[in-house]
Amino acid sequence: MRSTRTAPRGARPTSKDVARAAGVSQATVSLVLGGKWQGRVAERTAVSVREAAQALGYRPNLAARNLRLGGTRTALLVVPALTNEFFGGVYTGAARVAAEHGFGVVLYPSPEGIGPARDPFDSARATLDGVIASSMAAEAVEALRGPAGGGALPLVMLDSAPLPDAGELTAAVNHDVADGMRQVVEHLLSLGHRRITHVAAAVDSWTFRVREDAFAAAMGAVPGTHAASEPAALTVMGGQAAAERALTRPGPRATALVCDDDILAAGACKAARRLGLSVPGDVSVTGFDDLSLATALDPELTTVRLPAQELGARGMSALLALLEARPLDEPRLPVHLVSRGSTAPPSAPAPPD
Amino acid sequence: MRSTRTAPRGARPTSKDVARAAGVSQATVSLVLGGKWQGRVAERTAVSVREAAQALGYRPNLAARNLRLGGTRTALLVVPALTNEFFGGVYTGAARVAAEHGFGVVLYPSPEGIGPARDPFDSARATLDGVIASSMAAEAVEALRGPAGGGALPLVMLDSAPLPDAGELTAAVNHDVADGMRQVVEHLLSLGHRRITHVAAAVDSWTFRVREDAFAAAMGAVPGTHAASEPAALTVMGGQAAAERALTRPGPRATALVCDDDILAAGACKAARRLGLSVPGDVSVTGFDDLSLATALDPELTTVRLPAQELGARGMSALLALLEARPLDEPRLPVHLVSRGSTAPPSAPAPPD
DNA sequence: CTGTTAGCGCTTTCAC
DNA sequence: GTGAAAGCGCTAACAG
Repeated sequence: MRSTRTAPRGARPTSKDVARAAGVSQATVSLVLGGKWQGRVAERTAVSVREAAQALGYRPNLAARNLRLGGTRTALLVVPALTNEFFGGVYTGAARVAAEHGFGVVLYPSPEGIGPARDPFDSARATLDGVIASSMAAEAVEALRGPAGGGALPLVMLDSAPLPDAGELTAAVNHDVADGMRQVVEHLLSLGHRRITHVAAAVDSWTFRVREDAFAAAMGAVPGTHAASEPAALTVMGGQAAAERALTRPGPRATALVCDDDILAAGACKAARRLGLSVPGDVSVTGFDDLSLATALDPELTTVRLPAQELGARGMSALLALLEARPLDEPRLPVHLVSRGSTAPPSAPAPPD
Repeated sequence: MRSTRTAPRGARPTSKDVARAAGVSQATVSLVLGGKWQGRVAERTAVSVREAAQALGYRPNLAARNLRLGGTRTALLVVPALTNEFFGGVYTGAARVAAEHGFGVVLYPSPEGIGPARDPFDSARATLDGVIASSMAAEAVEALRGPAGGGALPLVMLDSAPLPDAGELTAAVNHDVADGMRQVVEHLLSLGHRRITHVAAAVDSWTFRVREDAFAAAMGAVPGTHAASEPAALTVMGGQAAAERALTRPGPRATALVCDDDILAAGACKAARRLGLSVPGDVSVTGFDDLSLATALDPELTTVRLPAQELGARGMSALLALLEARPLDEPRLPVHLVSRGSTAPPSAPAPPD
């Protein structure tokens, strides 16, 4: 019973301690614990090594392993904010795929929102094998890769404009938000709406520019429709203020409000109700994202579901493909409309132009 | 111009490469870049080292640094889910304090919710200096520290029951949720409510047990009041179902619903409205947390604001204190009621007992 | 003031 | 089938 001698009591046991306890060499321990002992180490030896490791509560020192291996099997996921459950989904999806390949994911919520991000190497405190950036501005992400000269990291952009100087080490995966917007407009048109205002998030990012364009295109394609746009800060209050402006504007009132985000839609519903208008009786409202907020509201929101987990999963797959120099699969994810209580036919037929 | 020889083109430059480029030794590079060269290295030399590092795009290899230093200046923050913006606040607060002390924070969303967590060492892929666990069950967190024998990590529990076997390496920081619940009940009582139902989250965790007890105590202290309790799954639908049960129960109806969470309160509002009851005209509703959801609803929610960032910040401070063997400050954070539109005096005076 | 040296804990040839 | 030894990139003693 001299096993107390194996480690200087209180310190973390090392593989050397395990080796001593099991009466073998450090190399054998590494082989066994690394699972590469097929036909190199005797079964009996392997068992005793595992027992010793167990008894000592041995955990490999990852810093040492990473140093030796020259990689960390870790990806950094950069997101603009944690206040939105959408990014929780992205993380979950990415982490799942990563785990299947023995990778880990470290989350880095950029302190600057979607703007320029601080150096993640100072924050994540790990050496990284690659970066996944979700819903970030292209410029913001440039800094993340480090000076382009000295070993730039593989980068996957999610829900963003493709990088201007996309090299071989870059990939992009996006939701088909343009199609989502098209589905919203078609839904509203088929309900009979002709006068529709787009409550547009006043945020300069790819995803919102695409929504703007898709809205204009879908409305423009149908004669006899009236499209308008109202910018809104990306908050409940911002949506409320914008919807109020849209609904009190002189001239015939819009019968439907298409909002760039569920948050904005929540504000729009409040505005409508405060103006004595009922949703969806007097005005229909749609959102985007399908966060849990969409069903917390009353009436529940008709909205476009963006599969966040799927996006994260595909992002991680793309990063793995990049690392292994494999070809990438189709980077556009289909989305679909979820029809709920906040949309209905307009109360009166739209007046002829 | 033979500077191209400094690194084997394509590979990450090391401190050795920088040393060669600057014509000094590796040690000097380390000193200069580590900021510890005061009076040890000549100004001229320091400048040329920095220039060389810049030119090569040199980044220190963190794995090597960590290995050498035996620590990573990194804390792991374990949270039950990313779907709740509360934890975003906790992270932000913790990260801010960490940064002020040269620490980083890595987020680990436990895949099992508040239940037992998987080994974070396999996921975060970093060696860690300590763990902060927010709103996790005590048992769930035990596994995180690794086998208690082999070098247990310092641990700070946030928003949780104190650990049974709290050693010197453990601390706890909590919101004063009991006081928050007391404030809710007092608010309702002073409005004239006497028949109040607690819509209680059916989750076995410290924070909800405290709310239950505080509600019962606050109601029990005032004669002539009627307290009831209705368990609810922690979702909008769960809250809706529970509120519906509470409001359709035979006998005099409760005039106020005290919900354990804003999510539950959202469901309660839906239930009331579906029963033809107005909020707050016929029934008052309160929440807990003050998430952005609270102001997205209409009417806005009277709720208890829990300062999440402050909690995270204090948690990180506590961890730092633990690491430096310093004494800890008061671990209970004050909370306060935010009165909004979802509460009002009951429409008819409560019937005498 | 600057260089040499040792070693953090691990994996991986290469001998035996 | 197992052990000895080298070395990943960095920092901190200690010499010069």
